[in-house]
Amino acid sequence: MDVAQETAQAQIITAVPARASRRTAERREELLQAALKVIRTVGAGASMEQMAAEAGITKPVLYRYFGDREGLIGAVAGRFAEALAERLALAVASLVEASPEQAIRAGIEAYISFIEEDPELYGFLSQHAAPDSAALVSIVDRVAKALAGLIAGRMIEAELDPRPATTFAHGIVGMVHMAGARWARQPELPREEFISYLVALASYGLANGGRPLQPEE
Amino acid sequence: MDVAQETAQAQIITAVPARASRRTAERREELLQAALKVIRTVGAGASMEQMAAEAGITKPVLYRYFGDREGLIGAVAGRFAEALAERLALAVASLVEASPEQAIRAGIEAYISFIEEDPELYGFLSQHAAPDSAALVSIVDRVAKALAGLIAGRMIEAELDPRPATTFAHGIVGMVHMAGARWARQPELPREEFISYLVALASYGLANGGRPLQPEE
DNA sequence: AGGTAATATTACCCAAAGTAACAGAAATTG
DNA sequence: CAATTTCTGTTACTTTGGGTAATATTACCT
Repeated sequence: MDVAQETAQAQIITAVPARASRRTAERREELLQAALKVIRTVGAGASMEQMAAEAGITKPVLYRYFGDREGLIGAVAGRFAEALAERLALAVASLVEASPEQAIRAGIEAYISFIEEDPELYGFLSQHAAPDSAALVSIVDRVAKALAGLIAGRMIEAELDPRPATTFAHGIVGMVHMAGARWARQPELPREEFISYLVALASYGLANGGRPLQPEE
Repeated sequence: MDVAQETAQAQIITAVPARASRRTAERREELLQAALKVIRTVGAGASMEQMAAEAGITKPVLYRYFGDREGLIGAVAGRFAEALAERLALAVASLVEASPEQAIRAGIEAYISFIEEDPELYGFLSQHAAPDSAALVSIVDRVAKALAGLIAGRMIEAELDPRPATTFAHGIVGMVHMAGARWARQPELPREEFISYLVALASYGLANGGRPLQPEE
């Protein structure tokens, strides 16, 4: 297309000042990065004005790109959820041949590590994470969906009915999320110990205290 | 002043309906009830002004009694947590002799019923329920603490190490909370089915797809 | 009755979300 | 190249809601 060519040319010209004209998506990405930076710095209280300032612009621009605060948070959450889901899938998928417990451990380990790497961002998202808010819905749904797929796969493989997979997935995400939040708040247990308890609970449930049935005795 | 006189008279009249002078704790209770009423009516967006208006007073009074918004929310959350913990303890305690699975089912059933009875309030609390917010900390800690006690008791009885009890308790609360929120949002499953999946997960874990090891086969 | 402690009100501040109106650069077109 | 439209940005405002200072009123106590 002609238009495409001319556009490309124009972009080469103004490409030097780097901050001038670009495609919308790229600009949006820049603004998102700036917002992330602010959130990581000042924490969950980050205001629209601060995020705009970090990007070197003013509020109305931000609002043009993201609609409203919910939109921005949603974009941040989406980004976060994407990365987390990917990492989870990777961690678990690399263990297709492993036992369920090993896969569960890998997933929980990945989840906890991930939020440890970005505590401010995680705190920000949790804070704006009402059950009815777009932010948490998107992040949990995203992660849980990925997880549900993994679980359903294994269940089918084991010739079990996969219908509970979605409920299981949300339950497990909530379990790790809540216990993780409490552990981050009051780390009374060493990390390894905490994680093994979580793995035990997720793998074998409460009924026998987190152990497979018929223990060594 | 005419107005003053009329006002005074009106107050003498309205003194009878119990809304005049009382001890601080009782007054606080009244204000709390008014706040609850507003929350249940208008939902999670309830403002301090609305709650004050419902109680027939103005904002500063509310602030005197509760310090700030967090304080009010904390009081509401505390009230809620108290009732919920009590109900859980009751439901589970009545089944001391029952199997773990039956006790777990009773607890989950009680939890879900409880939040179903007061969805607006639950939504309000969840909304203001950042991991670092006083509200959720108080409510989760309260409920989880009660649960941890129950779990620890059973584990000791079964001669298992009770150290994981606290982690288990937070995990289970998070599991039921998150899965419940999703189910309330999108009730694709019949209630009974949803609950039995939760019970399965909480009781026997993911490793064998929510079933005790060595099933009927 | 007169003084003091509660109890409540009015009228304000402040921060932050969100928006209307306007300004300058850049691409588009005759 | 000049005129126009479009894109990107700004200033300055409105609104809402949490929080508070100064002040008035009521109740209590001796």
